[in-house]
Amino acid sequence: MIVHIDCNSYFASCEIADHPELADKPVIVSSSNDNNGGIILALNKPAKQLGLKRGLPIFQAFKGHQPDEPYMLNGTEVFFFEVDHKKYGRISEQIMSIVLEQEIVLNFVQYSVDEFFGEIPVDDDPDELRQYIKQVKDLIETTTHIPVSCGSAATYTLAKVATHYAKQYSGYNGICILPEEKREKALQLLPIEEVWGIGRAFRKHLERTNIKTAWDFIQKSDEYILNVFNSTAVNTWKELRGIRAIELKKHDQRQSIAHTRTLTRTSHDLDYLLQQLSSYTSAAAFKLREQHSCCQQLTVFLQTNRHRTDLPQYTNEQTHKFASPESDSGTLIAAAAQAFRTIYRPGYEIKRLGVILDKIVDANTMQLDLFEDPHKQRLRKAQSAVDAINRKFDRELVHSGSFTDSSDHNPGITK
DNA sequence: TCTGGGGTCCTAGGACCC
DNA sequence: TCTGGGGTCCTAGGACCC
Repeated sequence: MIVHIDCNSYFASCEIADHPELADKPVIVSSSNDNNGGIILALNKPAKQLGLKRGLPIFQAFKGHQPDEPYMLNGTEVFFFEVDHKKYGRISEQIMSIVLEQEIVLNFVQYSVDEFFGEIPVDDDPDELRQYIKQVKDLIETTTHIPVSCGSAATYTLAKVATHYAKQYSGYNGICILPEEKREKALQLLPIEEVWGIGRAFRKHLERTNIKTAWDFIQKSDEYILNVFNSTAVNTWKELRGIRAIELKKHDQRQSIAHTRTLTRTSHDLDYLLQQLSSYTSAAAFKLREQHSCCQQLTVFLQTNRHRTDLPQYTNEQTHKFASPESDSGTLIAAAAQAFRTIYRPGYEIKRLGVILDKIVDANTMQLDLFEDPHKQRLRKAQSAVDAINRKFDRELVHSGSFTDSSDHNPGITK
């Protein structure tokens, strides 16, 4: 049986784990603390009960909030945390390692920062299965203080369905096992849009054909499904019928690395934008080197504020392909800056920009270039030294120079 | 005034080949 | 100038996920 483990209100739970006294108080995690400019990314149950929702902009949720004042709603204080992805990543790794150590779950893989899948070699004994899952769940919760919900079924998609019910009904105590005999009822009660893999576009199509529940969907014949849908939907259809059709690949290296930000204030100043871009590129390049990779492609993009319909809108992107795989910050920053200049247009207020590193290859298996520039070799050594310092201090103490001078297209590591 | 930041996979169609 | 009938590989963009 497949088991799916999903952390409850993950970001909020991570903050509460650090501040246990807030367990019963409303807690929200926001994308940014700057000028109330963020949105709610995660919230615990007491915060939901106040009517707050994921995705709600802070300035709308707390109208008239002043800096340095507590966040209040209907006379209740809401405890506010700025998102801390590093922290959540660390806790996630901790969960990964304690479950692996336990050796109850086989083929245990991390699906996202707060979700895991694995297999438990028990087929026909729900009680035994439940005991195993409870053991894993208890271990995670006592060690990390992060509450989790678990679902188990014959396929990945059905296991996610089970977790959905584990969260929905408190009577399950966070564990829902969905054996074959309960599948029909579970799918009849499940709106199609709740199914993993069915997004907005599919949903519209399915509604036109009067498919409202997961059960309606799997009543369609395989002939119909194969003709009308692509392989993703066909796999979902199979999995809901109890046939394994999805394989989760283990990626030890990311295939793309992005660093993008929404600016607190818009800007049309090329120098300022390049300076931001340079720091994003540097961060992305560091991640790239940390996973011992090089990239063969870099894309930069910029966007105006799409919410400001009164202002002229502009969005564009540019991709640079490297002749050979690269990971040096200076090289990547130079390429990013050059690409950015080709899409930058004066007069537009830029709200969002970023860089994406793509076509990633392993640094160790890269072909050795016999004629590599000695300058490049020195650069690589310097880069390693810089990384070691920054790793030690857990922040960018030393970084590559940014482009404020348009004549400078080939910076080394400055300071 | 203030609206996130990442990822993966699939596929149609273009470029190129014989 | 006109002309067939295949292949493969690559890529941008869409759809989905958290």
